[in-house]
Amino acid sequence: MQAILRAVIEEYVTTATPVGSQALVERYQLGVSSATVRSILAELEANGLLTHPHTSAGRIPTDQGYRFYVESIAEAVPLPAVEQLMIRHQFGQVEFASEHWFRLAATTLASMTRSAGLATPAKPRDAHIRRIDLVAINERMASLILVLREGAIKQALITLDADEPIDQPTLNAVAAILNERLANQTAMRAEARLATLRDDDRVQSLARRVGERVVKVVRAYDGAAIEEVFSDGLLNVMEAPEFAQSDKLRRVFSALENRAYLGQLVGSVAGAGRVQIYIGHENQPLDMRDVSLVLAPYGRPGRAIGVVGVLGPTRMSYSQAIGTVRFVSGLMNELVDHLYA
Amino acid sequence: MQAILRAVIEEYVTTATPVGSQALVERYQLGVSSATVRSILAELEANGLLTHPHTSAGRIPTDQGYRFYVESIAEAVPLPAVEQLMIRHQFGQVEFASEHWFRLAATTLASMTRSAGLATPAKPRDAHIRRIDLVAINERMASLILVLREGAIKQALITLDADEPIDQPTLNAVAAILNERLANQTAMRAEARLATLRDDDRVQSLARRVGERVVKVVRAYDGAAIEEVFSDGLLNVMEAPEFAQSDKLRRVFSALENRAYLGQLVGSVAGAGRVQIYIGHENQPLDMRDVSLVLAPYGRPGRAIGVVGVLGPTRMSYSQAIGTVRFVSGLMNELVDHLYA
DNA sequence: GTTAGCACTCTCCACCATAGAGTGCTAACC
DNA sequence: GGTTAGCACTCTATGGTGGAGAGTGCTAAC
Repeated sequence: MQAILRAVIEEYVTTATPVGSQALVERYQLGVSSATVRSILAELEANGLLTHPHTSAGRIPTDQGYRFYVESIAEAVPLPAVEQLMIRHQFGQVEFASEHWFRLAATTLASMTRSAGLATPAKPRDAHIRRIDLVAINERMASLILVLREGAIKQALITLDADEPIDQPTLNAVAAILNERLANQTAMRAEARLATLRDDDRVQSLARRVGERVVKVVRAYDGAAIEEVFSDGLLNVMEAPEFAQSDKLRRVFSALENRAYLGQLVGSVAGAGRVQIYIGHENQPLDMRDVSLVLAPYGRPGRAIGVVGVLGPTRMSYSQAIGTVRFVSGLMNELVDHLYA
Repeated sequence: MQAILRAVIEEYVTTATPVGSQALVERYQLGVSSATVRSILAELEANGLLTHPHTSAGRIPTDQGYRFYVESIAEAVPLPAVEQLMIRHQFGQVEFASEHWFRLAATTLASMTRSAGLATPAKPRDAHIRRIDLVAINERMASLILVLREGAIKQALITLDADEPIDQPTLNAVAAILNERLANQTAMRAEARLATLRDDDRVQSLARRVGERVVKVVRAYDGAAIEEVFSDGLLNVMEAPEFAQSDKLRRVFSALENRAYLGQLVGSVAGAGRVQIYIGHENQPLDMRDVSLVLAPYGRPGRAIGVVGVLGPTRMSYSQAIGTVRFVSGLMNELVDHLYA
């Protein structure tokens, strides 16, 4: 029974055509005849794990079938050692900056699984201010550059309606005050420290105003969901035969553009702590009904967390995908550890 | 003759079906009968401006036909005042940071022209170092943050194989030296100034090593082609009926992924100084043969230049596209001027 | 519980006929 | 000479038909 479901799924995953009882007995050592297989297939269909495109066609797995498969039957296939080595090598080659790692992760996942690879940068929970810089643009505007201890850099334009025009030396003084008081602080503590600034001194009053903006930027960053999802290899997915009709193809594409939903998924994966799988109709958005996602978090819970994973047709090799995603997330763990140690 | 070509193109652009002589006399005041139109159509076809999908079908423009049209017949249709106002309003709304402008430009172009909108950030010619920051990551690694006067921020990881472990105070001292010597310098001048650093002093020697890296990063940035092309609204293009077959659809998609070629085009547009149009087969890459681009530079020649434009099917409304692209590039000009004034 | 046999159903493909759109050509017209 | 009406011709698109083939579900026997 499970053996047959497994055989159907694995056959369908490779051939992409509905699989009949005959093909099963020919290609798998099931030890029974096609007639027996047929009755079992009928049973699996009654349980909602398989369907029929039409009467005289073979069976294809339903989303429920895949769900049962990944939970009870499939074992993660670990990535072959050779490829593990190759990937490690690639990560070693790349410019040693976390900015590049998550992109490389997506690219790697894409080429290893022949699906679309997804990855987000590692995002800290409560960011710490590292350094504040102010650069004059003109007499009333300045560029605020905010470096966070966790590696992210935020930039904002500030308009200062001061009575007198602002020059760079003033800005430097303001920045010095802010750096002294806010360095290594979270948004909350930074806010408290701003309260001690006096309003009757021009520079201090400017510093307070800029400081409030800084806190706002940090807060926005803390509060923001992981929004930046980098993807690569969408073309792999588009080549799958199930997307031969152009409307389905369009749907896949708009699925990947659906950053809102991806962001939401990424959020729950980050919370879950291990590989999560979302299959076809389990995704609410209609665009997503034809695709599955295999996602895993990486990083250090409570400090910085990101997500890597793949997006492919529901007919994907889940065992392989899980193994590969698991490996890449582990690798990213190591890298983050190395960086934050 | 030109009136007929114009009618064919404008009709085809709106209907997306081959246009016959009868349809032309019905819908356009040409003052002649369908028979006359037919003979003119035959002539236009002999000149290579029109084709036939098959004998009993109407005419469709060739890429040459479009080329002739945009050069000799079409006038740019300026964007209606209402929409100009709306767009200005949107640009006013957005967080006042150039980072967001070019994305908004792409989005705006996409929705206005119902094609894919493209935009690159404004890239300076010879970047000036504004500020250098060093943040310790661990005993051997530091994060280099480099703020350029032109607004860009570059980040790199540095590994310092110093004899003794590196701490943040040391890095601060190094950064102070570098800021003092390199601020407001271009890569070339910065390099010269580094030469005066002495090797026998530990901090100065570190500063020299970091400084060399800084110069390298700035050089890389100066030398890089405009590489970051942001695009939006690809879905608009994918909905065009000419991309109903999924292989064509895939090609459009991979066209937009073809960053190398886009970068190259962007480069020549930046040099050209005005709206440039690339129609279908005029693009070398096969992926690009079904699409046209209307691109325009923005910014200040010699200081900072970026590109905005649209990518759509060859069957696009060039007049409208040119008008819209021209308006948006003009708007971006104003914004850049305002910022760099 | 398993199996062989068989009728049945449905898709896929090739083939064909027809309607319709649009052309090119010719001969007449101003 | 340019323009026009008329007409035969060509090609596509559409829809219907009829096997061939795949695969099922059922039944009866083991």
